[in-house]
Amino acid sequence: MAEEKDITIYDIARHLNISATTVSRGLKDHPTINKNTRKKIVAAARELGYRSNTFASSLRSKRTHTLGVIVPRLNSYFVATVLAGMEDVANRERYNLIISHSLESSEKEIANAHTMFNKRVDGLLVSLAYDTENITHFQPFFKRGIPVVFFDRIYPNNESTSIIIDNFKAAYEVTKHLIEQGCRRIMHLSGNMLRNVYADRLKGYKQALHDHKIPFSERLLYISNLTEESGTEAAGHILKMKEKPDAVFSSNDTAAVHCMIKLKAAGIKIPEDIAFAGFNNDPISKVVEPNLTTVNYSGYSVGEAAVTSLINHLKGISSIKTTNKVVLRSDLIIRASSLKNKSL
Amino acid sequence: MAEEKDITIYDIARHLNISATTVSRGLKDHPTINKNTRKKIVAAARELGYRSNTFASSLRSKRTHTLGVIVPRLNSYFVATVLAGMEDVANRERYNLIISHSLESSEKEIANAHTMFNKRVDGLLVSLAYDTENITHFQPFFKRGIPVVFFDRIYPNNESTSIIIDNFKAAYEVTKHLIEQGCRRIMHLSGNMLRNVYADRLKGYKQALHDHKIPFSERLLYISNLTEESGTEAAGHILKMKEKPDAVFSSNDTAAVHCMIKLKAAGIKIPEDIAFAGFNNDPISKVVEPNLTTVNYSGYSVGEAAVTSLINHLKGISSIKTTNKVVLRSDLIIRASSLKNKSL
DNA sequence: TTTAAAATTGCAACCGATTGCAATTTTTTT
DNA sequence: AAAAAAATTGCAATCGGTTGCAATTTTAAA
Repeated sequence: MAEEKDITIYDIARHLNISATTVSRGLKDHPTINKNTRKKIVAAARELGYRSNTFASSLRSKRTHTLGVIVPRLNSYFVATVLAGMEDVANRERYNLIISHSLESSEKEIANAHTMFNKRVDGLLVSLAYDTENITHFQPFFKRGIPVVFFDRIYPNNESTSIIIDNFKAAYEVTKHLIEQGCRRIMHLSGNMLRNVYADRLKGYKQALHDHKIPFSERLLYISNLTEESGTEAAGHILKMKEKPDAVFSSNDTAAVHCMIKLKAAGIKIPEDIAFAGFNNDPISKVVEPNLTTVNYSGYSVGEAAVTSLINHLKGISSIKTTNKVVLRSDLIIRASSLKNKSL
Repeated sequence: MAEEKDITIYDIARHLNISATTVSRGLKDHPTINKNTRKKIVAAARELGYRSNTFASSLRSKRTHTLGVIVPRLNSYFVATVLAGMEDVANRERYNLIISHSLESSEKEIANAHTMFNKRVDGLLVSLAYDTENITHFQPFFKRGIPVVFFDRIYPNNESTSIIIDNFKAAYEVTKHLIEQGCRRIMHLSGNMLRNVYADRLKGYKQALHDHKIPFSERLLYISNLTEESGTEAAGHILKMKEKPDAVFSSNDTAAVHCMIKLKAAGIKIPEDIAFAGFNNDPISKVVEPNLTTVNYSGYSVGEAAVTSLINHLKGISSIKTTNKVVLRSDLIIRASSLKNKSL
């Protein structure tokens, strides 16, 4: 039988014949409260079925114990794993998450940022939308000293903390691998250069070509938004090329997979005619045939690192200045789609 | 240049030389406020950069304008689409969403319910975890009259509103389709019978068999949690059967796809040796070869319907008693994995 | 046993919006 | 022009914790 009326600290205070102040402090880990008193308070709270009123608390303390999260999209395996990692750490630290998605649109991202600001989150976690050009919409947070942590899709040269992987290195390795398989005309499917992930991967790709004395050609660079449709369109484009590539390195698995499907339907053999590599290790990379070579990195770790870093800022353990970039590891996963010499 | 200090209704009141009460009412759509005054108030609010303090508001009004969402998992395409639908409606109605996932564990679901209760959400949206046996953890909500809407994974015979599809009918049609393709030994991969979705689909499957005079066999029923691993294990199981099935109808696409992959690797031809059908129309169903026949239903609509229904309750437009079940449409999508006679 | 220092506890103001009820102003009716 | 009805506006209490500072109690030092 649950109580119909809400129990407040005043009820507990009356019950124990002490002041509400002491109850309030006893319920937290306030250092000046006698441990015996604290024990009684906690016991009484449980007994009476007390639940703290976060509004009263937030109103006075101006802290919400809530973190805002803005992701480009929810329906992506990578994002979902990131969120899982965030949730776990936040939960452990008794923070709550408010999640919103920009649907890859800068406009909606701006609206989300406003909402988060109005919700007075204690901190913000952001992975930028596809076409976001600047971060003036986070200015209100910066002004107020509300920490903002960027992850994966970060904003370059920003004061805020960033959680990323070494996209340059990962892309370099993918490209190097394809070259070692004997590929020379490696096409690269990339995204908007505004986004560090795509820009850095392109640089890694170019560097690998350069280091192996393969000239970079604009014709082998196909920029799109890397959706399913773009993958299919890229395939259409390839089919029309007179000098076809002998490999495709896509900056995500979705585009890679749908490009493969269309090419296969057109009779092209993978990897014999065209080798393939993607990025993200999405579940579909293990379903497509042949299985897709890709870069794996743990979304879960990204989420964990982002929230941990943010909460540390809030706790004052680390200042925004000290840690301002966390680089997580990534691994090249070689699968059949890029193995020209099957002997391996 | 953003203001450093927060503007309150008192600042607006002083600025316009009226009372805070009037400002408060003017900012809402309170009927007793002169429209001219209201206009001035809104203008001043904008000019001064006012943002409402939801804590003060919630503290007094005891309404949070926040809806809690508990889903089994975030990293599922279906769930992500549901959330997108929810977000859109909630946003339009100026409600906020707090999302959490149970990771298919009843224990975590209970913890989440507690959190939501303590966060004092105005309403709750729930899709049950894999092994939840009862809903006593939602009792506090029922007691307080906080509306709870179940979607997809609902709790049978419950007073709350439920948003579902006709799982029985959908499964019936899948099974009927397989039978029409000439299959007679149709294996069914199912999940925990506690969940309506699996129980109802099993019933539809059985009914279709019965209507076509095919006896149901326990041996052709494989119950698991329908993960990738379960799909693979199911394949292992099938490979060991002396009398193999000539079709597999899986209650989700994930298990179906991974079952197919393992069977294909073992040399079994799909659909010639074994036809396949799944459920959910997950993106992987269009990647696997052959493409998977499946049941499509709009997660987006489920999300929309759930939030709409919940908000209507909150607005008092509909009582919990009136609408208590919304059944959305679903469609059988026939693809190559189940087409024995390619002529179609 | 005093006195000083440290540990506990409580007072009272405060956070910012909401709301019942009374007061005032405006409009309508007589 | 006076009275009654309707429309607006404001007073003041309230929601439930939090916190600076003072007061009281306990413990340690002299």
